[in-house]
Formats: sequence, C-alpha cells, structure tokens
Amino acid sequence: MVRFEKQNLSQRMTDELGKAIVAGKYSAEAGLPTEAMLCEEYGISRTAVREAVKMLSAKGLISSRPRQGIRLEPAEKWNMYDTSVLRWLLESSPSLRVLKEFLQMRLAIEPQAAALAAQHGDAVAVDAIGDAAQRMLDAAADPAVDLMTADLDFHTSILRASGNRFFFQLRDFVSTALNVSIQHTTPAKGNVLSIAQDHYKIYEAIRSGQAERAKNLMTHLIDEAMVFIEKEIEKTSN
Amino acid sequence: MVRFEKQNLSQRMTDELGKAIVAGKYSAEAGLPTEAMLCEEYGISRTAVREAVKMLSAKGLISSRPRQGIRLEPAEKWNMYDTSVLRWLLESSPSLRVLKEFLQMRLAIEPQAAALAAQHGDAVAVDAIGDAAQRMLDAAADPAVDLMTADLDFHTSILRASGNRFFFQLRDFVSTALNVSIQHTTPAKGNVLSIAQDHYKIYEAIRSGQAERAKNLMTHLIDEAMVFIEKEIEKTSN
DNA sequence: ATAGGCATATTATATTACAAATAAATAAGA
DNA sequence: TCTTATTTATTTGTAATATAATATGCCTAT
Repeated sequence: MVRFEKQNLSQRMTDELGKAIVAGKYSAEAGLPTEAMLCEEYGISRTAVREAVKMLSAKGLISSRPRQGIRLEPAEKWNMYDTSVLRWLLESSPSLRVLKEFLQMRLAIEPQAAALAAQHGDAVAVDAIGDAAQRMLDAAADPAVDLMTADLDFHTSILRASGNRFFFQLRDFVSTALNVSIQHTTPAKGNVLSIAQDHYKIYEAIRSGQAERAKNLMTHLIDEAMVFIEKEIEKTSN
Repeated sequence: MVRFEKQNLSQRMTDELGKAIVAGKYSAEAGLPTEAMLCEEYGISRTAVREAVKMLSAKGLISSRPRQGIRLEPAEKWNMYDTSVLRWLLESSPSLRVLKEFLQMRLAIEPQAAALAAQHGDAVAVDAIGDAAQRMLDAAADPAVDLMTADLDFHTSILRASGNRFFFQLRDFVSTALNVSIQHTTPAKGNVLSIAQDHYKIYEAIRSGQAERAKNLMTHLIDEAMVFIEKEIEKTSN
C-alpha cells in the first residue's frame, strides 16, 4: 500500500510514532520519551523528531510543552477523520466493534448524500455514479472486472455528487470502511449480481431525481451489511 | 477566543499561513514562497517555518518536495474536520452556502446520533442530555442562564451518548456550526421557550428509549434552521 | 509554614552546514 | 533534427550545536 521507503525521514517517524501511540505503547501518565531519547532510539536528529511531533500535534494525538515533555492527548481529541489516524487505528485493533461504528456512520452519511445527489447533482457527477454502477454489473458477469474498485467508485461518486464538501471529504473514511468490510464479508459468488443490481437501482433513483427512494435504497444497502456484522459480533462473543 | 500571544512561534506561523492559504492568497500554479523567503518575510528562523509547513502538511493543505518548493493541495484534500481548518474557512468566507452545508451535515449526523443514544446510551450520558435540556428551559425564564452554552452542551452530549466515537468526534464541528448559526439567526425572545421545549422533548424520547421518535424530533429541529437559512439565501440572491 | 527565589530539565527557537533530490538546461549521439 | 545522457543549479531534507524560554520542584529566609 504505502511506500515508506519513498517517504522522508520525518514522515516515516510520524508513522512509526503514530502507530505506537494508537496501539497504546505509551501511557497517558508517563507520556512519551523526551525528544532527546527518541533521537537516540531511532538514530535520527532532533529536527526529524520535532517535525514528527508537530505532525502528530496537528492530528491531535499529542501536545508538547517545555519542561513538561511530550504528553498524550486523550483519544477523544484524536482527529479520527484523518486518514493516517484511521489507518493506525485499524492496524492496531481491527475489531468488529470499530467496523460497526463505521457502518453506523455510513448509515448516517450515505443515504443523505444520495438524496442530495438526486436533488441537485450535476450531470457529470451523476454520470460517474452510473459508470461505477455499470462496472459493478459487468463484474458480476466477467470476473476480470474489478468489483472492489467499482464499488468504491460508486460510493465515492455519490459523495461527490452531493455537492457538499463535508460529505465528499468523507470519501477516504468510506473507502477505508469498505476495504475493512471486504476482509470480513466476502460475498457469495451468486450474490454479486444481486448486489450490483441494488447499486444500479440507487443510481437510477438518483438520475431520475427520486431523492426519497435513493435515500431508502441506500439505507437498505448499508443495513444489510450491518445485519451481517451484528451476526458476526454475536458469533465471536459466544 | 484563541490567545495567539500565548502560542509559540510555529503555531502562530501555522495560523498565519493557514489563514492565508484558505483565504486564497496563494495560487495553485505559483505555489507558496520558498522556505527561505518565508523566513525573511516573517523574520523568523527556518526551523519555525518548517514546523509550520509540517503542521499544514498534516492538515492536508500543502505538500513540499525538494527542488519543487511548497505546493498547494487542492481544496478537496484539506482536512475539513480539523478545527483549525474549519475556523480559517469560516473566517475567510462566512457565506450562507457554507452554513447550509453545515446544516446538511448535521441533518445526517444528529438524528442518527439521537436514535443511537435512545437505543443504548448509558445512564450517565443520558443524564447529561437532560441537564442541558433543563438548563435551556431555565434560560427561557431567566436571562442570566447562558442559553448558548446549554444548547451547545445539549447537542454535544447527544453525540457522546451515541457511544460511537466517530459521531462524538464531530462535536467541534457541530459547535462551530452552532456558533456561526447563532450569528445569523438570533431567535425571537418569545421563541426561546418553544425551542427549549423542543429540545426537552428530544431528551424525553431518548430517555424512554424511543429511537424513532428521537430521530424524527431531531430531524425536525434542524430542518427548521435549514428552512430559515434557505429563506436567507433566497433574500440575498435577490 | 509559607512565599519567593534559584537550580534544573525540557522544549522552543535560531544558526549554520552539508546532503539529497529533482527540474531544467546543456551536451552528445543517432 | 530529434532523442537521450549528463551536468548544473535550486530547493528541501537532515544534522549538529547553541541559546532562550519556561515550568517544576527544591531550598532558603522570613
């Protein structure tokens, strides 16, 4: 996925530290090691460490003050919509619980986005939705077509067509959620067509301006994934 | 609000640069001045400039590469859920359009959060909602009680009671939206009681576990603000 | 016992130097 | 003339070092 070799030192350091923090390597009371200690530990200069600290501060994970050292911020303050933070979180604890929270969020956002797209999505944006939906149908017939990417494009293009920058901003969030979902819920081969058709229906509702219908169909689509996850949770807790 | 004097140099620099970028001071083609030029312009060391650049990179506003300088990232990549970015955006263009997008977002999130709170909000969290709602009622009778803060607490505590960290994470977003809203929509004195009662009804629905009712009431509450904004937009466009 | 000052540790800022990367210009070859 | 290497210049990346600011806790003097 991410090519760490290509990144510069401070970015790699940011990633290392971020991962460690999210994974709970450091405690809130003890805080982080001092800059000097981090320099030694990773064999890099203070500049690189400081820039990593600044990055993580910007993401809400830590704060640093003179004489006090580098302190952990409570998890509530972490910027969860930051792609990196999200990735670290999932790498460290890919639990079903997080997955459920993802779906709850999508259940709030995506139906609303679909409704907005139906109300005033411009032609180009709506066409992109159709494209993606068509590709999902193709994938059902031809295994060579990438279903995953088509699915992802479908959901992303709806967020874009909503015309609301805050919704569209959540594309990485939704992408990540979908990616993680796939790992847990491999759809049965026969269901692919049925799923693709459900997606296409949403596109048709949007194109024809049926906001309520688009919203309901989208709710239903995500609800099915939710039901699946809840069954999984049931299973593991027993 | 924010005490810039108390902030350190790189944070102030981050704020200056961030504001300038969001306000459109720099063009995408030309990019930003080089580090050296920024040092001269603001009369500070390269370290401070670099740390500001790192912060803004972390927020998705810029990227920097050797020989290429500091480039602006497209607005789509900006982390809009970052409190600073949001603040810069509102300071530079406090338009009704942004306000409407805020409300569309709240319309997606808050009703769902209210439903979740009704389903499995723990007692302490739900009590906090009741507290805030009661304070809003008090404010209707006694002008000394801070209505604004109570209103804010009400919405924030519902996000918390949803038990979903992604919803709760949006508390700053909702706070900002409310703050901006207030500036545009000063409620008539007589309406305060009516509004407070609407809020209290939502609390009652949540406490008694009526998820659907809580959701509908919340939708209605935000919808009213939306209607108001749309009238304002109508007015200004004429 | 308490207030005020001092020592100390740690981050904040500054300065300088060199390394690395890359875009653009130039030269070489077909 | 066009393509391909190579060189060069510019800008960020990394490092090392020094000094300032600041918060903590100890310690002294009243």
